[in-house]
Amino acid sequence: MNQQKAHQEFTNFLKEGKHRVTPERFEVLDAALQYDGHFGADELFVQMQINNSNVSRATVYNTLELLDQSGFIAKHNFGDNKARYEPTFNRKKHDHLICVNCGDIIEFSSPKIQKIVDDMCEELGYECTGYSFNIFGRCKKGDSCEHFKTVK
Amino acid sequence: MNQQKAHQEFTNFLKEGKHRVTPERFEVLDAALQYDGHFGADELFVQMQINNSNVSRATVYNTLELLDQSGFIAKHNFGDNKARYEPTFNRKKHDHLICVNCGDIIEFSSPKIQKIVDDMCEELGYECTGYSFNIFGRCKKGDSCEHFKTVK
DNA sequence: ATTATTGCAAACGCTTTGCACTCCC
DNA sequence: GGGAGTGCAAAGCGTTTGCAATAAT
Repeated sequence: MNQQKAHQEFTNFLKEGKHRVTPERFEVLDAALQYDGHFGADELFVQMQINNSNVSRATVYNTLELLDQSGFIAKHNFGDNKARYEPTFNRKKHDHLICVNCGDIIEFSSPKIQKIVDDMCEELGYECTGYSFNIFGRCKKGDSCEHFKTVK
Repeated sequence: MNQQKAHQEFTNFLKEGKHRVTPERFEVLDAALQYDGHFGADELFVQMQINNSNVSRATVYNTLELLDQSGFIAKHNFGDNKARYEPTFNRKKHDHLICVNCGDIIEFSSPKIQKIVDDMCEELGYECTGYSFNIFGRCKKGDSCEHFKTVK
């Protein structure tokens, strides 16, 4: 398992940024990396509590911010005014297509996008720090997909 | 002025969707179209109150939804968990580059993006309803841009 | 020792909801 | 007249904050 590797890299990140290395931060890191798909901050907090963790809500939120900055997870916004995260450690970068009917999320890779982003930043004189690209559409499930479900 | 044209088109939209044509909805439409840049729902509500409108908060929120659906305005999410709107009536489609330092928003056009969106929907078997594309970066204002301001 | 980090609970801001009243159709 | 739409206020929800206690450096 590469949990050890993740811990090592996160430790490096924390030290470089003059942040303290605390057990709570590793608890959040481990819990976050266990997700296959997307999760919300509060969802993660609740899940950790179920698993008998004592890490507080505030610490979960704070640490997610650090994990986003360090590249272990990515923070998304699928248009529902709620931050969603997903592990990116050792995973391929991708963007999302969200079904406006059923909330299903499809991942796709878009090599062309990164170039557009870089070109645009270059042209406008910005130092790029990231981008967000979401497509919204209706899938073809028909009747089985009529009602909007909460986005996972 | 094309306010009349906007009223006419909005009326058509409402009737086609079996929605009722109410004076409140036109008040919101007019107020929204007066913005040059982006605005928040509550911001619009407050502005309307200052202008002695009696339209309620609930109606403002509801109508913004209709205006988004009908294409008079576009709903954005710049990563701060807050919906932002901007008029699109008779304006050119564009995407946004947001400065993570000062919150400034630059608009840019990306003809290539729409093609990528269409191709991807085609490939994945989705009926496209829209997309969201935001680039985040740091502008080069130096010291005058050190502190993050609230996104306008 | 110093001070960043934590836990707790309360506050916050944007958005949605419930209900009685209104007025478009 | 029926029911979509409205106004009002309160509740909802994810997130942030203040502060005293704790623990990493």
